[in-house]
Amino acid sequence: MQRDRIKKVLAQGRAGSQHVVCGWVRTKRETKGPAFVVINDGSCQDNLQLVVEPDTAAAALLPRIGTGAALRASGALRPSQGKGQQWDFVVADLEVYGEADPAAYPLQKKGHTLEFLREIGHLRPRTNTFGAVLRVRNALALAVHEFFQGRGFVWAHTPILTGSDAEGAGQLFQVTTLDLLAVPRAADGGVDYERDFFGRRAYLTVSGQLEAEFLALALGDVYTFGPTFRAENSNTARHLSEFWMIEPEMAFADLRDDMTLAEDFVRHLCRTVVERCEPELAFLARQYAETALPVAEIARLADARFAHCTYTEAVAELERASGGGRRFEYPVAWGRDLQSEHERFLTDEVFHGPVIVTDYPRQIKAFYMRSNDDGRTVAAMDVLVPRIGEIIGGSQREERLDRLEQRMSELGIPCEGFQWYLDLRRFGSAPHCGFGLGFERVVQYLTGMQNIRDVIPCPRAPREIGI
RNA sequence: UCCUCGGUAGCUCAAUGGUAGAGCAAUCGGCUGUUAACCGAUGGGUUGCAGGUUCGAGUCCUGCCCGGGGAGCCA
Repeated sequence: MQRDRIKKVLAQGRAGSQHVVCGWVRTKRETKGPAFVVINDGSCQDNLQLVVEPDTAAAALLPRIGTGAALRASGALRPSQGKGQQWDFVVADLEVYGEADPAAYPLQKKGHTLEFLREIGHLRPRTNTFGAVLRVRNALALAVHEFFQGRGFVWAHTPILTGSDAEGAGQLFQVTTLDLLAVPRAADGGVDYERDFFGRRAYLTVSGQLEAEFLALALGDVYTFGPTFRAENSNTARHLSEFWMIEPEMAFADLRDDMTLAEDFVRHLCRTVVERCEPELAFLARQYAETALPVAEIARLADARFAHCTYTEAVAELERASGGGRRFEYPVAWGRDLQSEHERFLTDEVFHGPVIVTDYPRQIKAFYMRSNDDGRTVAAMDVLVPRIGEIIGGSQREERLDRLEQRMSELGIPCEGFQWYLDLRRFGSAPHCGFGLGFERVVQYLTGMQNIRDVIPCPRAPREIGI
């Protein structure tokens, strides 16, 4: 079946050019003269207005065509006599593939709430909003690969099933093929995992970072881009149980290099989306004016330097504000982690945009982060953006074997299972660093979607696993 | 998991403890190169579920389920 996508028809068509188009009906308006059937095929934000002249074979099909029906139309482009669109598509031949009973089809011409659309996840991609979000998501996914491939990074496929259970990145989903109604018992009364599929406990990955480290310490620069799973009972507008994460890891690089990479990366994503998704961004900025960034603002971010400050400076700034009468629900003190309200204060009121906070106290950060010479802080960095908060978390990794072992023992992390990780420090250790970026949070930030469930086709969250 | 607000027609929402309503959608008719079209008519409800108080509960009380917002955990 040959068809032209509407995106191409609208971009390249000329008056009189012949096309076959397919799509789903958004609205139908019948008049005494022609009928107007507006269709969208998902290829772009714009719809195509079909004009069906009266007393034609196509007109006889109009009673079967309601909002949501799938059609194929052949015909020709003509400058529109009406307002609201540049082109009309004059139908010569029409075929109805699938009707949509108007009394039962849930999507109406009028807008729906995002909460209602979440209940019909299989139909919401047919709306303007989700079409826009999913096309932006796609453009961003391609931009991720273009950015890293253009810099010589190797895309590393780290595992989804893992035997590692102590990365400290969050609660794990356990994977098993054991019969839960007849669990085999070991001598000590516990579960006999010898008889489970892998002969030991297994989980879904919470991060590909540790694997990315051994790959970076062989290939130089690598990145992961794939699904990640966290079993935390988080019920917020910015957490998912299954989300996509991007984790670059660079050998022979320090925290400065890491920050530069993170900044260049976010800028690249902004630039790409402005270049390739202008209609989508413009639609979202119009439809969600209170929350979405104007296109011009995203374009500005693509060229802007991010603000930088150390954790210690950030705390000083917050304490100064606190002393000046600014109220915070949570107290500010060196050694405590920054709360959401503190991050928001920094991005919205101090720096008025994205900011990279570095050198956090060691006690609030993970064991693998490299100790700074001051003995109190580690070479960590978080990229904070307005409204979303943390979008990237990264660090230089501890490459010194004695320091890493000491830190693990301080935190009571057993060495079994981590010998391979320590091996990387025994054999040809080198400075290296990386970060993790939550893909959905970037999509959220750039589309203006308030709830992370609205930037992924099938959101997974506690008590939420539908289609 | 905690705090908070909510759940009434297909959707968005009204309704002092006293006969459950509107707009949109749907159906039918009218009008029209229309465009969130417009005008008229019609149909549509176990008020989230289960108890309780009361002469009487959408409304008050208890428990549960579901959703929004905020928080913690994080990306």
